[in-house]
Amino acid sequence: MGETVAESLGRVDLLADLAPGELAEVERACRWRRYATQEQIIDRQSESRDVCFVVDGRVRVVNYSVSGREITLDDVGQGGWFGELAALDGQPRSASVMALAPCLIAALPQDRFLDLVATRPPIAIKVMRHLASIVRTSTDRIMDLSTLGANNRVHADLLRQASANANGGNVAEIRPIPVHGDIASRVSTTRETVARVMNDLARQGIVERKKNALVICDVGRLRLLVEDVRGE
Amino acid sequence: MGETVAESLGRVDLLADLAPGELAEVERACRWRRYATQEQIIDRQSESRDVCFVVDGRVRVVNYSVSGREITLDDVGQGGWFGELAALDGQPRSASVMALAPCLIAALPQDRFLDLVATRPPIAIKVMRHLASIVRTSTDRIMDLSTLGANNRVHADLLRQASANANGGNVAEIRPIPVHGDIASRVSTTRETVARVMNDLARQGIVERKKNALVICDVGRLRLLVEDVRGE
DNA sequence: CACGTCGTGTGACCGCGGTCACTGCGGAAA
DNA sequence: TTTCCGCAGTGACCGCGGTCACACGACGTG
Repeated sequence: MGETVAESLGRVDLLADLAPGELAEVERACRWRRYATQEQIIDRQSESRDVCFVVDGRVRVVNYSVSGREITLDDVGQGGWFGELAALDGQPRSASVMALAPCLIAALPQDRFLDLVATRPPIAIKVMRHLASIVRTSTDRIMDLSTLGANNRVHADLLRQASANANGGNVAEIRPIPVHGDIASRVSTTRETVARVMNDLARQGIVERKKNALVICDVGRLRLLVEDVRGE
Repeated sequence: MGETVAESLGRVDLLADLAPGELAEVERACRWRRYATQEQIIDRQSESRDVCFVVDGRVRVVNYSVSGREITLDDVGQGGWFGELAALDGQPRSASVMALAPCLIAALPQDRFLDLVATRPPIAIKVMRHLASIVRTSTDRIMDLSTLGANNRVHADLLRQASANANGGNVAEIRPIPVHGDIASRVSTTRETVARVMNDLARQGIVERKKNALVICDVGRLRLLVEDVRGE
């Protein structure tokens, strides 16, 4: 508890191949700040333009419908970054960002960031690849929302989680146990629907809820559920 | 009819600030090809990695659910480009692309493209900005799909079209008249729903169907329809 | 002209899933 | 222990909108 993490950008992938001296200079150019769990880091529509590095902790990129419904767009952990959109195009922020855990964030001013991408091709490439991966997951999600029903979207989300923790086998463990509301906000449905789907799956012996982990007993069957209905 | 367009990349925004000699070299590096209306230019999941420039014509980026349902992701016209994702990250193509009209397409091999973005910062910046704009529209669409009902999504789409042709006033014209099925595929609903919505709007005097243009008589009322329900 | 094609308009049906309103449980704080 | 409070589970209701099945008008072609 209370361990403070060093204010260093060494763990940030994007800056990995800067020379030590240059890295130090970037560190000095950043505004450093800690955030408590649940604290707002960026407000959608606000006018800041910095690029933020997650030196410690974990953050969530979200958006809210006016009715309060929360839509999770992405989670980013240690060594990741966010906020490039506004820095690149000068538009207001496209989404809000909040801390999922106590965080140490380094905010690099827009002009310094633009300088980096303009003078360091490897960094520019990394930014482009990162954006490309965001586009890919976004279009996947658009496809899911357009063609899958709510409960199949839950299946698909579980499958993604399972594949991420894939030990290769037909069994996977997801820990910590995801909170139903979180899944719901990722796949745009309700807490209740997620609960019903989870119980169906449990009854069919596809998942099992252990003390501190959710076990996918039969990844294959789960995959079938998703692929079968992905279009009929 | 039958007018052939010169095989020149002069109109492509991305390459605008290359020196004439360099541009000519890029032109030589491209595989040039014409496509007929409806012809497939890229197949989702295929293994090509070129970046394609739309020298003439217009193309549509689409995806199909296994049930045949067609989801429009984007349209790109003269001077635009597509296919950067696969070139950047080496993954299979994330979507299909088809010609909306007779097209002249220049396909630049992946390594030449990567060379360009690595050695020409202005080009790299343009690519990043382009990706950023795709991400922005994608997350907007995810929000629409998650929080709006089908008919409000149609309203939102009409509003976007109207704003694009905005003469500033409260009246806008969309021409040519959009085909209902096209709108449906952009906002992920059915032809029938679009037809019903359009008639509702016509009855309320918000839109009017002229001979060769769709007239939005009251952009303000339309905007209210969208914003009111954008969260209740 | 007749005919086919393509886009549009509309009614009827009905199932998915969002909403509401509870109950029940487990863990942390008091 | 008792008190909370956040999370999970479940039934009942019902409306949005997808699907199917038509009919109609416009336009181009043999």
